[in-house]
Amino acid sequence: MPAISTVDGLAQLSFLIQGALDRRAAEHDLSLIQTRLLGVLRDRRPTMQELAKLLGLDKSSVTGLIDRAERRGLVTRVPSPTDRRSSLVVLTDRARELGAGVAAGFESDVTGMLGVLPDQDRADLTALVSRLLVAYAKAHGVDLFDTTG
Amino acid sequence: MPAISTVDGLAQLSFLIQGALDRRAAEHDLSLIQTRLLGVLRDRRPTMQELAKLLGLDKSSVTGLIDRAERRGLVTRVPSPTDRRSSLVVLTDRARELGAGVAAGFESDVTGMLGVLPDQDRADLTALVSRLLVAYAKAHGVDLFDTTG
DNA sequence: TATATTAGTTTGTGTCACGTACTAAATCTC
DNA sequence: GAGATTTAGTACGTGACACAAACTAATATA
Repeated sequence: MPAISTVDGLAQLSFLIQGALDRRAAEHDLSLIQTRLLGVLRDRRPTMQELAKLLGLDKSSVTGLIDRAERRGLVTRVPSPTDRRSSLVVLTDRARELGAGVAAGFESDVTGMLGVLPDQDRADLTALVSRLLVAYAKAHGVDLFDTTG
Repeated sequence: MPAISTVDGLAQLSFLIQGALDRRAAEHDLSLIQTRLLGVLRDRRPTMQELAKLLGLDKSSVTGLIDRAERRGLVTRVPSPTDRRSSLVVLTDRARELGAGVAAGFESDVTGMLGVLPDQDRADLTALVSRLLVAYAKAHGVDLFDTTG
């Protein structure tokens, strides 16, 4: 029974989760970042600038990301009503469906992954992760976002 | 106080963790995948083939990854003593130091992140994550790997 | 109004990942 | 043991992704 430190454990867990998400996204021909984009846009219509901040990317990276997403019919650029320099990025219905598909597959992965734990542990883990995220978001002024749509 | 599902929570947590790891890696001019490579190689000297499996990559992807890593003095290709077709990928001392540097920074990030939780919760979380990983590894025949070096 | 700032794109560079096609070495089959 | 097959790894071409720097247009500020 190997001892796993918190740090290593969380790192490994994050790779496991990202791997699952990536595989599910690939089933729908989506990359991880595009899937994350779908999640972020599910309940937002940010400007490019805001999107860059939400995703932690440079604004020039977002241009390319949205170019590709728009070309594939996942998002549209809507001119901002208040600032003629900027546009709002809006999810299409098609993308919303795609996102839901990825989320469903991913959910079953996570459920399977957690299936090895007894019920009580599972509930505890959910509560702890939730508490952690809320506290972290509060401390960093980051608002919580849905990553999977 | 938003309610976060287990699935969304774990996805968000994984993005948070990967983000932290990526930023720490970038401080040392390392990409996420290279950092992961460092972690995987810390206690292994696999063939290219084995490495591909460990990282979940195509073998042709591994060629490029190791090319770049070798060019930067992070790894060396040592001819296999038993099979003249294959080589073993071995970490250099320099890479080992780099990996330790990333791990230190990352550890402080995680510590800070967990700092918002009371002691008991933190201990519980560690135990749960550890149990989850061990169970998962056992179920999937995957041996646990250190991701941060 | 003149200047500075901001939003977004363009261009060029590098990493990363894949599939296909290839070479050389091992393994198998007869 | 010679010939066919499999295996290990690389080469090449393509595309997504990310960044920095330079640029344009619009807004803010002085």
